Amino acid sequence: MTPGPSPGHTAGGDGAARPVVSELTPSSPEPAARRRAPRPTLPPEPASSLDAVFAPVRSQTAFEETVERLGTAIKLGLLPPGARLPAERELCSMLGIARSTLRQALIALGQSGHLHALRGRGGGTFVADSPPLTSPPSPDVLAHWREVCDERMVIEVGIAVLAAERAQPELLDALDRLVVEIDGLLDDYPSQRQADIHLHVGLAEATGSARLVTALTETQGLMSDLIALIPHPPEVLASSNVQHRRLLAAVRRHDEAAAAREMAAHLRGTEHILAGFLPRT
Amino acid sequence: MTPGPSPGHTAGGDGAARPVVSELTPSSPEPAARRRAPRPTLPPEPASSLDAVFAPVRSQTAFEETVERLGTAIKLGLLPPGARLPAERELCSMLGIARSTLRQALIALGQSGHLHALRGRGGGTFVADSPPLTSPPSPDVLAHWREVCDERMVIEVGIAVLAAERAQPELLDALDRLVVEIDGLLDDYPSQRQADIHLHVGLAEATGSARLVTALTETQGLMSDLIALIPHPPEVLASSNVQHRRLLAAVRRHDEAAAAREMAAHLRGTEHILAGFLPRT
DNA sequence: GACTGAAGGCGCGATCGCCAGACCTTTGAG
DNA sequence: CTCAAAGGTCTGGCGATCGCGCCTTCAGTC
Repeated sequence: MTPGPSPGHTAGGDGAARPVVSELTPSSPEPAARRRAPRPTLPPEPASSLDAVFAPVRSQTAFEETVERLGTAIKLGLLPPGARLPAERELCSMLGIARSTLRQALIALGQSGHLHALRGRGGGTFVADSPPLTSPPSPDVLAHWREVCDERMVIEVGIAVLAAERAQPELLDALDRLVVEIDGLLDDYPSQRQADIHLHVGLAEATGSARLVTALTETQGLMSDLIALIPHPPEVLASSNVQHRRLLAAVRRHDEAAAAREMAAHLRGTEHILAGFLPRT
Repeated sequence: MTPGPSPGHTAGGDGAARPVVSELTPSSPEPAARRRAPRPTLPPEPASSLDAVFAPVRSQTAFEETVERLGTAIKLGLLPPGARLPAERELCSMLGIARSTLRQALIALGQSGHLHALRGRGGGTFVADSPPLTSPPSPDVLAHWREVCDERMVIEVGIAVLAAERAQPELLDALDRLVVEIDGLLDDYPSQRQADIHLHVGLAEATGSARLVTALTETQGLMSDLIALIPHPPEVLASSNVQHRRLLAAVRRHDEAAAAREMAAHLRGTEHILAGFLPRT
């Protein structure tokens, strides 16, 4: 995260730890007096919101983002094995990129075993029958796994609250069925994991906000690689599913506070297990 | 959001509204049978997570992202009027971009009145004394303002929960003082707004997660442009601050559920007012 | 058995954003 | 007066992306 050892920070207020508020008023007095005020180099402040402002600009390329999006969708099971993607000429216009760029991504995903293509009429690009459902987590994610967990926590808890506000009985019925299904899959971890993801994604869909679904799938993609590193004894999976039930019950009775609490407890379980296997904070 | 009128969707499972789970198991039966199965073009499904997968790749340029980051920081008051930015040569290395690219952004922000530069020794790039604290919301944001609110709700509620978990008394004391300060600014809306933002950002910082601070400032930037469109009578501001107190109290006693409820109620207030001024959903 | 249309598999040249410098100009501090 | 620190300017080059045309494969269809 580039701690930025540079001592030269100057922006950020006039000294006190408290964020500047009193000096915010537009049309402040002393119009010219400020111009060449000493404004000495400040002592290094404790990590603050300015670190976020001056953090590196990431600027992912279209190619990278495409690989990530499709790869994540496959890993999460949103694109199930055997599913056929839209034709290249159509997909590239959906994604708003050139076909050559899209092809780079498809080729990369083909080489990594996620996709395979069939030529000729009736052909297309298909999700592999048994795509690699997990990839080694990037060193960056590993190093900041706590922040990844935090982000997941925030998004999922928020979604739980929003879902509790807008609970649609029919949709919750479907999610309840998923919970029952999960109970029958406690000894088949891969399937169980996929169903678990579908449950959480379903809750996000229940909010009716596409941006939230996107945000959730992104963090789920990161978490998946981490979760794959740890063991999942059936007892843990069972108790996790008990939490699912409580969560859905809270959502169904529109109890936002309880939904938040249940979701937080649910995710904290995973976090604790991760903490046991990923040494340094 | 390009609803994608194309009827050709094929990916996404084998029919039922329920997300595919049963067919997810790797090494499923019928290994070759699937190869050229009919797999007819599916009927258009209800909006689902696949819309997120195939949504356009945005791929912001480094220039755009830089303008947005610095501009938002200024609008939110994270970079207060008169503050001096790091020198260009230093800043561009912090941001991980070329100086020429950074300059484009600085020039753009100079032309829009957010920044002004002084040459010579002791010079630098400074936040304008009275920068434009609001810009007209982009038509895209206006069209999807509900989703923007949803995202804000999710992030802020999640942050409230996480902050409640990790509440640090000293930091909460500082936030309490901010609340008191806000009470004295009920008739000075711009200052009050800035202090409000600092309060929310401070809560995000209390979580200790840089990514969350970033996420919050981003959505705050979008919300600011919307909030600027509506009136803010002192009574509303006062009651809003009462909610602040309740929120901080819940955080202080580590009551996650209450924190989530208070934050949700707090944001819902703004949302209702917005709904009254922004016609169509 | 030939034909056709829908799909993936190429290969170009043009463009654009971005980078990496070197160099100039201004101006306060010492 | 000198100098160092800052912003202002220019140039060349590179890589990602675009847009487009053409080829190859191959299940249906006639």
